[in-house]
Amino acid sequence: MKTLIEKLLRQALATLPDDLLPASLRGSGVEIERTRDAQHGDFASNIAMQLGKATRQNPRKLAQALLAGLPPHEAIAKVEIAGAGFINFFVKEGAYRAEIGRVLEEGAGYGKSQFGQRHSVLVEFVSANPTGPLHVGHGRHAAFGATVANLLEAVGYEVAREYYINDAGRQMEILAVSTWLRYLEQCGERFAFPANGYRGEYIVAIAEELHRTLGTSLRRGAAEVFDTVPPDEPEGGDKDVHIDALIVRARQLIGDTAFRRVLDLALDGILSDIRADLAEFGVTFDSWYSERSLSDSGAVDRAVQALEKAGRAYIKDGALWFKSTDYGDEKDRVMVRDNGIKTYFASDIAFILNKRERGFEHLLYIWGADHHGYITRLRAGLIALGGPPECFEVRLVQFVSLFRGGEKAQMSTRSGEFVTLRDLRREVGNDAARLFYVMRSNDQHLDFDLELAKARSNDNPVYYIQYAHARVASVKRQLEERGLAHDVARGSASLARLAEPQEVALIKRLVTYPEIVQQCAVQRAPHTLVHYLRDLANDFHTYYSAHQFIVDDGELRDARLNLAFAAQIVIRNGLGLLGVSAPDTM
RNA sequence: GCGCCCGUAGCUCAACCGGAUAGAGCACCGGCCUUCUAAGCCGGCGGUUGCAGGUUCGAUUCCUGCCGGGCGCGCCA
Repeated sequence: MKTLIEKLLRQALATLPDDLLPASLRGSGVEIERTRDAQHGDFASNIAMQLGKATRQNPRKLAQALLAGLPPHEAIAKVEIAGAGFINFFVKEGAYRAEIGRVLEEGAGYGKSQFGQRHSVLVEFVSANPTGPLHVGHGRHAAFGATVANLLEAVGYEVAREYYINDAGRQMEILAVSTWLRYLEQCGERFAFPANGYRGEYIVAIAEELHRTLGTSLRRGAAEVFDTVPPDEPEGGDKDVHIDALIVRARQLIGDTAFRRVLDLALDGILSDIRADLAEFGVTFDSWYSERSLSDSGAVDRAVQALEKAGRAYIKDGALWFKSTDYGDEKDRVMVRDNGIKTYFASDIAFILNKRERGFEHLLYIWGADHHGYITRLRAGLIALGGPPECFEVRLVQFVSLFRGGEKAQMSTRSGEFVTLRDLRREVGNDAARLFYVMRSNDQHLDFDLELAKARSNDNPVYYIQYAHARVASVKRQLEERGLAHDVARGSASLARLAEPQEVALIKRLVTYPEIVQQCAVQRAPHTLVHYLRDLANDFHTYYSAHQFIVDDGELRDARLNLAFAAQIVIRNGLGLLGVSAPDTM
């Protein structure tokens, strides 16, 4: 409908003489938008005002000329000029009603489009460090990323979902040494656990497994382990120096092979937990890409060399730097430290190249808001290596605050006392979690109210939307109980009977669904879909309360059932994109 | 100090990359169940869009400066 009006308007534009519209403006875009107020029709264009500004002419006069050149169309009831020069289009109700048939025909496919023309998009999200279970913040990333990926897929993009596993570097060694120390405790050793180690219960569980499978073969005396190791923080020491020394000592005492074995056991345990957690949450990935494998393949070295070759690298204080300030960064970034270890930045650059080499046209990253400082430097690396900057897109997700009965629940990281995603899912359920996470714009802080999410009441938007779906299912059951059949064809032939204001409102809402999906995809805005579904459910509940579906008049009944089932399909499709179930009974 | 995000009704948030009279939910007040699920519906109350300027036919939206909140500014990961 929108594209139709655009087409008509473009034809009208072509009829304007050169003195009204200079050739230089012929190519200007035609913007159509839905009106907010029904008084202004269904669609409006501000083109006359925009052209009026550019050509210094009276917008209303231009609008008149456009109106004269507008070809008539059967779907358009009337066109008006209003306000400062708006052109308002009124669509015939019949044109809307016909869309009901399309919804019923296309079913689960309604709302999908080929807008994306199969261009490929790689969506990387969550990518939480595999050092512990996912917490509630990761949950928001998961829900947001998964929904954006669903939306992009729905409008015709070739989408791949990827989780980047940060399984290289110092944090993995800290994980290994933490696990080993817990294992020593299982063996009966007693000592002060490092302040900088991973302290969560899950590490203990992994250590227990290690103890079961290996017995005491990796046991070493605490005195030997901590001998000459610099003191930990509590005694005024440096916690980083302390744990780094413990890593070196552990490697000496049990050997690199055994150390690696402990590391892999911990990594595998945590990763499979994360994987299961996300799968239970309805979030799946097409690939889990290992940083270690990237590094082992030599890709990181190649990326660093490429930047050197491009003349964008230099050595200072024994480290190799990338001259990111050439591309607007506030300072240059280290790629290789003076101890020869490559930084995360180096592997991030390598990874972005790797993604391009794998053939993805567009790279979408979902990051926490605390990573915003990395955008400029990463883009700088991409540009320096000849990549198109437009292909790189980052969406930041702001933090989540948990509220329990009006009180803010605290979440600390290393103490091991944070609220996990699994805890949250168990408490409020997947449906509420998925919807609440994306209910607000991603660049808005999220106050997640646990009590509200659990509430089985009208306060809770999850139930409100699902209830509309269940009510239609209930109508269907009633129909069967009364021995009545639904004649879709008769309903389609009788759509003109749907003239009640509640019916008109519901139909108009229904037909905007494909536009909404496209808009949500383009803007990466799942929250717009939530708001739409809420509005749609509201229109349905209003209709449901005002009129009966199962009436004696067969034609009217079938027409109404067509509408009700169409509404149910759209709600189901929309909830599907959000990863929320659409129950038949509640 | 510099950078990014945010500031809209009592509370939580929308507002379609400048549009028409700024909208929802919750809370509060008042109505609606012998009819398909009242987890619902209808009506009412509620605003100087943080403040001050600027840009223009038009600003919650863009620009500048303040105020307030969050997050970042390592040869950490």
